[in-house]
Amino acid sequence: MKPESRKQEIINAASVLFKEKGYSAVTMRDLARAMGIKAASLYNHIQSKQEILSTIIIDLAEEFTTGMDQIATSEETTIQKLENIIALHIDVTLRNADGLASLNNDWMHLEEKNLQYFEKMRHEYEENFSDIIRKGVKEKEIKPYNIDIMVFSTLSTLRTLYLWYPKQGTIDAEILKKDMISVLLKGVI
Amino acid sequence: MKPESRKQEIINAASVLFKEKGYSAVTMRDLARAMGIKAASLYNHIQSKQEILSTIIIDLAEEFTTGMDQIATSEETTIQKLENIIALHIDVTLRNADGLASLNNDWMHLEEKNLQYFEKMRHEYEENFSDIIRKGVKEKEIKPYNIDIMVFSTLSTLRTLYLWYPKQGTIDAEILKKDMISVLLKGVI
DNA sequence: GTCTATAATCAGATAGAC
DNA sequence: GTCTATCTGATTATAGAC
Repeated sequence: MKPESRKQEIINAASVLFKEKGYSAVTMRDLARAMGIKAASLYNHIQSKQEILSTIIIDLAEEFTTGMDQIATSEETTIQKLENIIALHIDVTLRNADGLASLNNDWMHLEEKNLQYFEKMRHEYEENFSDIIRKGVKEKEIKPYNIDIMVFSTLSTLRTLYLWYPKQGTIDAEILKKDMISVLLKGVI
Repeated sequence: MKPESRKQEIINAASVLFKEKGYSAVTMRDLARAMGIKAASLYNHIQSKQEILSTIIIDLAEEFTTGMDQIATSEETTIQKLENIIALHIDVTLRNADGLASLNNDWMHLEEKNLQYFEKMRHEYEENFSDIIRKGVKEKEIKPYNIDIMVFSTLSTLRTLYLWYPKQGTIDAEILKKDMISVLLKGVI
């Protein structure tokens, strides 16, 4: 284990608590207790509770943005792109499942500037996803169902992975990737 | 429109606010403002903020429990049962999308007794779902992928419908049902 | 880097008038 | 059924000692 900065330790502890109760229900006293210090001491390392939230969410959103941009601009087939998107979500989930809870459930508590930045990234991510599916339908790689339903269905499963994966440690990441690709793309029947 | 009780009006207004910001971030003053009255006046109709949350969540959880029990004990094929589960989620979502936000994101703020009751219902729902898939695999109606992945994948899409469906009013409920069944069961490629 | 003490504000909820 | 006024305790954050 590399030595983590005190700030990063606080952010990690906060991610766990935010996942359990949500940003608004976690107090600075709760966070301090989890760190074994007093609430006032937290402010030597972070500027505000809001800073913790925005760090968690914006870092993750930028990871997804970077990953999606690479996938979207590549020269691969639609199906390969979808496989890469699934792999991206699984990789991020394995690395930071706790933080993903805030990304999914507490983004609306970001303040003005970061909220706009986040919503812009999320919108572009969804647009990229839709474009990939649309191109796949056009080129007959994907079935001609409603585009929004296919995007929503796939994305909602990938976005909720953080809730489910930590609960069962038995599945290897590579097997998960393989089975997830099969289930999401080829269905269960 | 049938005349709603003042209590039900409060619960409906609360569902909308809880969906937007989460239970913990919504104050009784916020709720009163949405109703056009003062916070103290709310207490003539409800006992506590907690009572509002538990009413929203428990009513919905019981709807799902009743629906799933009927589906699970029926004599239909696995695929018909899965189609009925998808239809159940779509029906409940059309009727009360706002309340489903609390069911999904704020159940952890239920107090002791209702929390246990909710978790019991949720566990039994997931067990019923798993049993249906498992039987389907055994009888070769369903592909032999990892059971948990298939359950999680389907359920996470259905549980997140409340976020997505209200955002686009163009899709008819019956078409949504049909396409959702296709996408979830037969895949996109 | 952590502490105690405290400021300033806001939370859920109640009492009692109208 | 709604109001004003208020209680009690919790909240984020700061100041300054060690």
